[in-house]
Amino acid sequence: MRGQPERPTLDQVAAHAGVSRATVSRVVNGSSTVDEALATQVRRAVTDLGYVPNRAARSLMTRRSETVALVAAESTTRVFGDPFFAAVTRGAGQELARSGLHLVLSMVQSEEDLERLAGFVRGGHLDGILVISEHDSRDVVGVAAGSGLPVVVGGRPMTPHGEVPYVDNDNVTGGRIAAGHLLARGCRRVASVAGPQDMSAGVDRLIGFREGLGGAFDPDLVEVGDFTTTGGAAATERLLARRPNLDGIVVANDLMALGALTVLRGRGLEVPRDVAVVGFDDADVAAVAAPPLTTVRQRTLDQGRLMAQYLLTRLGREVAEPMPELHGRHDGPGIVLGVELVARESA
Amino acid sequence: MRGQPERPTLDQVAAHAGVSRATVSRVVNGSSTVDEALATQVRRAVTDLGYVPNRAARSLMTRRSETVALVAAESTTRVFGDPFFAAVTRGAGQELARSGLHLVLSMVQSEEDLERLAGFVRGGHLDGILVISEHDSRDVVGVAAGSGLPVVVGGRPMTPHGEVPYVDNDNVTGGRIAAGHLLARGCRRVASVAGPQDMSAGVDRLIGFREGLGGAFDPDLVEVGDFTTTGGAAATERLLARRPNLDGIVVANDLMALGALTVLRGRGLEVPRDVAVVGFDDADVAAVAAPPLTTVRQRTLDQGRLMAQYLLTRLGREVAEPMPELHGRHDGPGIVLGVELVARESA
DNA sequence: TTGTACGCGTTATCAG
DNA sequence: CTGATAACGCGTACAA
Repeated sequence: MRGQPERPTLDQVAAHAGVSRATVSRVVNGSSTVDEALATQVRRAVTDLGYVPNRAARSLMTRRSETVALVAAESTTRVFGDPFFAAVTRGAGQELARSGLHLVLSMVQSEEDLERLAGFVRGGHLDGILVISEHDSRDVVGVAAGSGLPVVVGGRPMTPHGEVPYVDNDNVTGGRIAAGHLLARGCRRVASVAGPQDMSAGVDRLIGFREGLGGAFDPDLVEVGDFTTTGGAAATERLLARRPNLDGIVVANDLMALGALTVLRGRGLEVPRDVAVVGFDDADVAAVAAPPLTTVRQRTLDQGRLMAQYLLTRLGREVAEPMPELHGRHDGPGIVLGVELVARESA
Repeated sequence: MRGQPERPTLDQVAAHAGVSRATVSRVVNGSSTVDEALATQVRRAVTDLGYVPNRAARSLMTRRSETVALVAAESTTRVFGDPFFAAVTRGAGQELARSGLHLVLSMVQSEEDLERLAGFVRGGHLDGILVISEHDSRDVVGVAAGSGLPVVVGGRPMTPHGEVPYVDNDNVTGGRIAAGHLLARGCRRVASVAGPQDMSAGVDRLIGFREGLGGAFDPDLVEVGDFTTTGGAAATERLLARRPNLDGIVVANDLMALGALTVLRGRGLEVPRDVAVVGFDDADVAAVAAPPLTTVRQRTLDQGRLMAQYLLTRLGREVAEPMPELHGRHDGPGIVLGVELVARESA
């Protein structure tokens, strides 16, 4: 019903400045081959009339859309429960806005959504794609990579499509220092609540747990949860049924750790005196848990920023304030961000 | 650098089908005045060649962008700490995607961001604007409303600009039933931790507390927090310093209620035996708090959906599955969603 | 009902 | 370094 507000066209600016359209275009697009006197004259006309280029017309010519999609391949519940999504969105949006690119959100939760995405991509109004691949989203990455557009994935893809670049947190190291922290604290019988094994974050953190525990690692003391609080509670119940005297638990994310705390409290076990617990993520809830949760902090905001910067370079665009990790040496297509332990009271 | 993938143009489809461009256009856009034989012929050519309309060219003609912005006028911390933002985004995105509209995210946290938004709006590549106005964001709503584009605000705006339509939760009723719940439970000395008074949610919930407590309301037992956990803890400290024997607290959101629980526990007060606590939001953390938090649930996902539907109607577009609230009777420009008490252990 | 011809606002190409 | 002029892909009066 409503259309765009009226605004001056290139021709009107040209008329106002007494030059040709081409010259105005050159000035607007920062072409260096223009006389300084004319340039200022044009610039004045531009601010005078409040000229803003028509993106549709420009896009029609350049065949670029100045638009990037952020695709979240995840169920509503998980996307919502996890601050990960919001942080990455914010970081990427911030970085893209700085370069004048639009960010459109697309959540894929069903086969129908995937069809819609494919059509959208084929519609050709995307310059690049960011994928948050929290679990095995082969289809999404496949569709994205198959489009021929530059793609950057958040989190190591489970199934590599060619050499799709990605930005991940160092989940293995994180798992290792979490487990190591419990050992250093004197825990002897340490159990693990792992994340879903169809997600690289779940797989990699478990690898870290195993490495960190070394000889103390007991394959029988591993239970898999689904990254939700209730899932973490259930996994903890199963562990306690099998080893009532365990004295430490490494948990693959904070929400599941919260569930573990609830179960332990319910059994009259005191944390950390009887059982020490370490989470992962440093989600907001970690600090306000009872007791406050020792956890592994990851740089999710930076992850979003870096994904965007990575994509920008692949689009051949200049990055305003490149993060050091962007040009640092990294093997293959992946950039991995460091993590750190945040010691609180639970371990 | 990379452009759009190659795909057929209208002319190529026309040639393939042996008709004119105009006919193809009519079929694609669902014009009824076309012979059925030709129509199927065209449709076949379309699927044959995998034709997808060029959005830029179409936008250039129609002067519509098929794009809606969701503007969040909030600080990073608050946006992230609150599941509100994610839920509204998800709901709105879902509804807009169904109508083939794009959703672009824009977060305004500084004057500079506001300038960017203004330029973006003037750029003319938006058909409508959704604003999440968590606190007094007069500027954002002003910019949006001043653009001449249809605007729908999430949450009652603090300063009405003309008759800007909005979708809100029934914060007053929510506050009332929260307070009433404590009274019914037998609490006599009930304190309130209110939200920021530059946000309509903060103001309205306090009004509800006052109404719900009736004669038991004591203006001296009100402290204002900033919707964060630490803010809630500080407010609770102040209240306890003034009335050590209070036996109930209504808190304007769950994060602050978590802070209250921590303080109470630290003082050796048991919840709900010594002091009962009611929160607001039914955030994820409410269920896993110690003890699980009795709270007021609001329909944030529906709020996002309804905002989008409301905007769609104002854009003159058909809404696929309109929510009953969309066409229900409502005074003025606002639609208010109902809330409900979720009784858990804290009260 | 169908086809023709033009214009939307911009960038790219080529003379001058 | 500047200025005409031709596309880009689509919608739409207007004519047939």
